[in-house]
Amino acid sequence: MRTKDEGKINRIYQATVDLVMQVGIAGATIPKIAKKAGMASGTLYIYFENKEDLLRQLYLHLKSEMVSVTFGALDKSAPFKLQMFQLWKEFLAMAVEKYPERIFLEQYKISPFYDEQVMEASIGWVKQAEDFLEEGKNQLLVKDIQKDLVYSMMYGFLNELAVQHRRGLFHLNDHRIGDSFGLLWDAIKA
Amino acid sequence: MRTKDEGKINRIYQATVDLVMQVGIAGATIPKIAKKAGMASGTLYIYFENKEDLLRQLYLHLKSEMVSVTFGALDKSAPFKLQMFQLWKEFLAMAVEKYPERIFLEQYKISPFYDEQVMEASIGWVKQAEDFLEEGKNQLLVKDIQKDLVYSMMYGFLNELAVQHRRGLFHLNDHRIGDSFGLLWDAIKA
Amino acid sequence: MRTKDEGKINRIYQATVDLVMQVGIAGATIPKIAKKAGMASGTLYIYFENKEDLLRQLYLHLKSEMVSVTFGALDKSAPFKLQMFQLWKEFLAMAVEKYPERIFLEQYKISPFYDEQVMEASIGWVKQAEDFLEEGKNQLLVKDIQKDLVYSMMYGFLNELAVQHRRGLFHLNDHRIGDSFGLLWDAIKA
Amino acid sequence: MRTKDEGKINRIYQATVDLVMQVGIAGATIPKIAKKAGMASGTLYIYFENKEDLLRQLYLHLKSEMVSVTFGALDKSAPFKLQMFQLWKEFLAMAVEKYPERIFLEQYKISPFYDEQVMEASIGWVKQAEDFLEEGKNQLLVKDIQKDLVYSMMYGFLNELAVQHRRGLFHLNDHRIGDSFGLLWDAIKA
DNA sequence: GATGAATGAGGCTTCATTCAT
DNA sequence: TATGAATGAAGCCTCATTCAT
Repeated sequence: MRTKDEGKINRIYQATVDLVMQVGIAGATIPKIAKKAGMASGTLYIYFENKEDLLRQLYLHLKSEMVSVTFGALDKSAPFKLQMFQLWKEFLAMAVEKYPERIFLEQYKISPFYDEQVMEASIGWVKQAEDFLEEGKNQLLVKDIQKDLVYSMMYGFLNELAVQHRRGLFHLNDHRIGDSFGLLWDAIKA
Repeated sequence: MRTKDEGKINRIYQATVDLVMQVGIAGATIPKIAKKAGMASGTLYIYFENKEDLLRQLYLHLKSEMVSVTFGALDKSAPFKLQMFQLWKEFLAMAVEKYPERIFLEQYKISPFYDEQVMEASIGWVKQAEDFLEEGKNQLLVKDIQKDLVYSMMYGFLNELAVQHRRGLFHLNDHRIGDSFGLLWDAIKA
Repeated sequence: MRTKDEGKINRIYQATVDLVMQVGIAGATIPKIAKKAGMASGTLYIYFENKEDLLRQLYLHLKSEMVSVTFGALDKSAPFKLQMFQLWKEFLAMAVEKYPERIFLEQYKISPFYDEQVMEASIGWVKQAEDFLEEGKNQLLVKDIQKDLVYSMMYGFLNELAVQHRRGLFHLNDHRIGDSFGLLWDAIKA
Repeated sequence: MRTKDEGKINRIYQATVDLVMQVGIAGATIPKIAKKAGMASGTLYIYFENKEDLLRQLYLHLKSEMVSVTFGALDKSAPFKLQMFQLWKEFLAMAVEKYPERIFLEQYKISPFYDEQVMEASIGWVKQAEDFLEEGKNQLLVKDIQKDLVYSMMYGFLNELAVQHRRGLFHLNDHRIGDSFGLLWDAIKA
């Protein structure tokens, strides 16, 4: 028996991400996804229970991937502020390189498919971010303030920059990376 | 002849906003909107050309309403930082009281319905915000930094707080309003 | 009490005829007819029971008008062949000048609105044509052949010329009027 | 996978033709066609792009079928007048046996669906008829007259006979076939 | 009489999903 | 496993008709 083809799942994922970027999550229909992935629509149902399942799996996959990419590259031995700068650069780089994926994540979160269950399964990211900030607090580098506020600020800022970038209104370069980090750091530094 | 009822437009708007919050913009179908608004689906087409038109009108309506509510309450004779605090409170209050409307605005912006034309018609808000920040710069209170970065930070932060609030993860009180403004002010102050 | 406005009926008739020519009988909707006639759609229902009634009345109106126009102009004292030529010219002229009306008649006849009842009410034309041909037979100028065949030939020929004319494939001039009559006369002459 | 069933196309064609005869082209809706053809309405869209496409394909199909049936049976070695009689008989037979199809063709031609493109794709018939008449002219058997007039006469006559037949007003038998051909031949003979 | 807002049935089409091959 | 034909529910929109003004 041939095993389920891992490559096919990736083609489905890629097709979905691309399509959502082009036409939004509502326009990403099964026939279109299948066509873009180069297979019959029925085949999708071999790999996923239904559309909801496909989107959920993709969401969780991307979410975990992004967390590991950004936090994974962190040099934990470096000074905190440097680590933070590193993290910020990673985030911004991701917003540029992987913005189709970001778009998908954003769209999914506000779609009818996103439910409590998925939300709970995806808090790993928040946890990592909060742990990281905790370390900053311990070193008296970060304000003693509720973590969720700091997190909201970082995440919202990042997200908006990604949106602006997608619209061609935000051009990334070293200077602007530095400036944006300046804003961020001044906000949270103790 | 029954006269065209202005109140009906508001019922349609309200129904749309509520529905988008519940099921997303993709799930807000014409039949559902009509039912929620208590009228036949055909009636919608007396007031709006089609679904796209309805969403666009609603978007522009809410956008302008929000701009005028927030900036309108501003006491222009007050010191800059105080004005800013006032603005931030207004924004947060709006995010709490009108979060269904905010959700609609966010969803619409990333939907296939949002196009260049609408974007251009809605830059009033950005203009107002940038003008306000310019004043801060002139008084040497705000960093001399690209305005769009500051704007992105404010808007993104605000947006994320609204999202958190919707999920019941963010509880607004004077203390937290003060803390969040603290983050914001430290970020941008000169 | 104002009496029903005869002029309005004519505006409705004219609008319907024009519209049917432009978009076919299926595309001639009540809202469009009303708009073209310069009145509200509800007004149509003051003058006609419903759409079916409007079309039937218009059909009967045009049919009788055409019969009286063509046969009415006939000089009954002239020699038969001359009368026939006259008639043919009248028919062709009508096909050119009133082709929107012809189109309506043709479309109506094959629409779901055309029923037995209307058919029977509109045989006046056939009767007149057959009476006329009878006279030709009596003068031994027309073949002694079933009248319906002759009628079918004349009517069908005429109709097809009208269709060709509408498509710009048939250009009417004295020469071609003469030629077509030549065909017709040779067909039926004794 | 279920293979695309060619027979299904024929069932769709047949259902459409029957329905158009019963309720006109405006009354032949997709749901009704599908029901008559014994399938779900969505299935139609596997075989045809949309309603317009279905009608166009059917038109071209019937047109070419009719041309090949009538002209195909022609014995080109026979004398011209005999060939012509043969042709006329074929036409009339077709008008009787396939009058639902004829109705469809006529209705389609005056519907909004009929456009330049379809017209050009269907001139094969006219060409064949004109070529045939040309041969008659060359043999000095047919009047030297514009071909389109002769064509219009034949086609219009035939068409009207078909209409009469549909209404039960025209009964086909050898005698009447002969008489009608007599009219036709006398009209065009040199 | 005249208006046109209001209705909801029904048309065309697409979609998620199933299942024969 | 893979295919894509088949399904019918559901979406958007228009229409004929009614009726409050």
